[in-house]
Amino acid sequence: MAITEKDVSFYEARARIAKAMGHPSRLMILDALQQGEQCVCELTRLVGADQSTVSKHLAVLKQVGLVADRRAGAMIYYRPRVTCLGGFWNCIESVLKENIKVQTAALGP
Amino acid sequence: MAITEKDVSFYEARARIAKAMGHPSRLMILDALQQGEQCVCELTRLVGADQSTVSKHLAVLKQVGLVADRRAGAMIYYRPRVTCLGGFWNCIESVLKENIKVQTAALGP
DNA sequence: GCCAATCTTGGCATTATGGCCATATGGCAA
DNA sequence: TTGCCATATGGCCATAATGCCAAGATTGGC
Repeated sequence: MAITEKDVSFYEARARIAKAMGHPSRLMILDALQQGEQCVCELTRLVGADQSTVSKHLAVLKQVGLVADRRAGAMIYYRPRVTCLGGFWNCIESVLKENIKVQTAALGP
Repeated sequence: MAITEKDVSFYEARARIAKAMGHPSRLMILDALQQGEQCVCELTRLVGADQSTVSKHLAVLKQVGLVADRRAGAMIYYRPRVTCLGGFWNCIESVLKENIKVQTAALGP
């Protein structure tokens, strides 16, 4: 098998993860969880959406394994399960900052 | 400003990038471009969808800055603009492999 | 100019996603 | 049990994403 010849299901699995990251509220949640686990109520305040909406966002993140949860009494605490995101976004944003410069220069005076 | 208190538009910008990555065909394209730039025709063969569909996928990737293009005669060659993806997916997949073990163990005999 | 090859864009139908409301579920305490 | 709090789920609707076909662009060769 050639190096790039991977099964479609391989990319589908990756796409599910990228898709789970593809919403501002979910990225905000992932970022907040870097500070440590938080209950749904806190995350709901943070995001500023309906509690049921946040719950569904959390279900999406949990389903792909980006977060895990733990029940403590009536509350459920979510925590990150992956530490790859910070470095990834740093890398992406440093490159895209360059792109903006390039594009701006390309417009010319 | 607290560490986690970032503007919504900050997360929207990230979400656009993650969304662009959130499709198997686009991930397949990004992976293939690691080998070097390729024309739309090659990528179309690779993905196995209509050529116009692949063109739209490429437009999505280009719009968020993940790829860049170059015209050479009638053909247009795309190349990656970011080198963050390989390491990211390695990290993600090594963690999720662990998760699967955990989940499997949790099901029990 | 004209044609063929390559790629992009518009249009349209189908499907998926996001959000709220209303309603369930689970846990704790009286 | 009853009541209450914290979360999850189902239903519904508006919106966005996907994919193909058909129709425009752009380039190179004749």
